[in-house]
Amino acid sequence: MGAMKTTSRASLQEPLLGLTGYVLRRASIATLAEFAERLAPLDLRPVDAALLILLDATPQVTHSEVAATLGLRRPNLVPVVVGLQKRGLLDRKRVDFRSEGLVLTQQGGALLKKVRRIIALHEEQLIERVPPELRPMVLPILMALWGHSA
Amino acid sequence: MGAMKTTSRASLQEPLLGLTGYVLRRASIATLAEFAERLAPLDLRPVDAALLILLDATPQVTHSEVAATLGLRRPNLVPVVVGLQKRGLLDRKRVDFRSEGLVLTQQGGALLKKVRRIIALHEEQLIERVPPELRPMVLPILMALWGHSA
DNA sequence: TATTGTTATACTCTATAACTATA
DNA sequence: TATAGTTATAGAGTATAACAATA
Repeated sequence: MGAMKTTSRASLQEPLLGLTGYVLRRASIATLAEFAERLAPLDLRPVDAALLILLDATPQVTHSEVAATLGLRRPNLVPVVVGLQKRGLLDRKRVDFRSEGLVLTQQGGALLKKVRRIIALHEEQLIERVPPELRPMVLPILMALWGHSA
Repeated sequence: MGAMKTTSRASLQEPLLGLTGYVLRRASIATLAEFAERLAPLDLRPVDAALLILLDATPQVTHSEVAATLGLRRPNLVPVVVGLQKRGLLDRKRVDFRSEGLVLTQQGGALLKKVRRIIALHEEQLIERVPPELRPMVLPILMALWGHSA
């Protein structure tokens, strides 16, 4: 114990801490890891949680719509949907002859409740790190950096 | 042309756009992709640029220090260093018998100048998306979300 | 011709275990 | 024993091309 830390040189990363892009990425990586850890007990990943929320908000949403909304490529969405379907959390309903809508099952709805509690906790933990007077600016700033119109 | 977009359902992702964690991640992904695109003409990735900047700010920095600073695992840093060394951008100088410091070569310093210009442009582009009155809060908010003390 | 869901596949990034050599 | 650098390798996540079915 009390091992000598040779990694003790101070202010090593100063030149990067002033860069918005760098700090944005580090913040994203750190908070996503925390979120994933909170979701792990439900055997869900962040992408699964996002899909469940999307399905609940927009029943009968199609693969293509989900992929476009979440910024995923269609091929990469397939195993996500298959995985959740195998667990009985979502179901497919044919919309027309070439596309099918995804809907939450009752079981999926039940799990979603737990997911929402975890998300609420996570969001609370995030915002609490920010000084109170800056909190109203968090989402507007992130949306702006994203370049998202709405 | 004018193909019917079936992905036209409005406000599909509303439930996610209110989540700090989600928007943080989307913003990070989007801006990192832009940065990578700007760096590509120099045949560098974001991690290469970060390493060059770190080496310039802290000559003789060791592998372990770099890895800890940039949030990388030591094994994953090896090919990064090897790649830049093969291109003559950095060199190794033995510090003691078991660790070696990394230093920029003259060629590395020359390339770093171009990197700095790209970073400046990128940072400018990022901050310009944010309404002027919110700009001073960007870095403090991101640092807070990261949970970074300084 | 264009779109939806899909398969196969490859590439990048990240993670772990374990080795060596030094102390 | 503990640390620095390394090797090998495995696992995510993400990317493209191309197919069948349908319009």
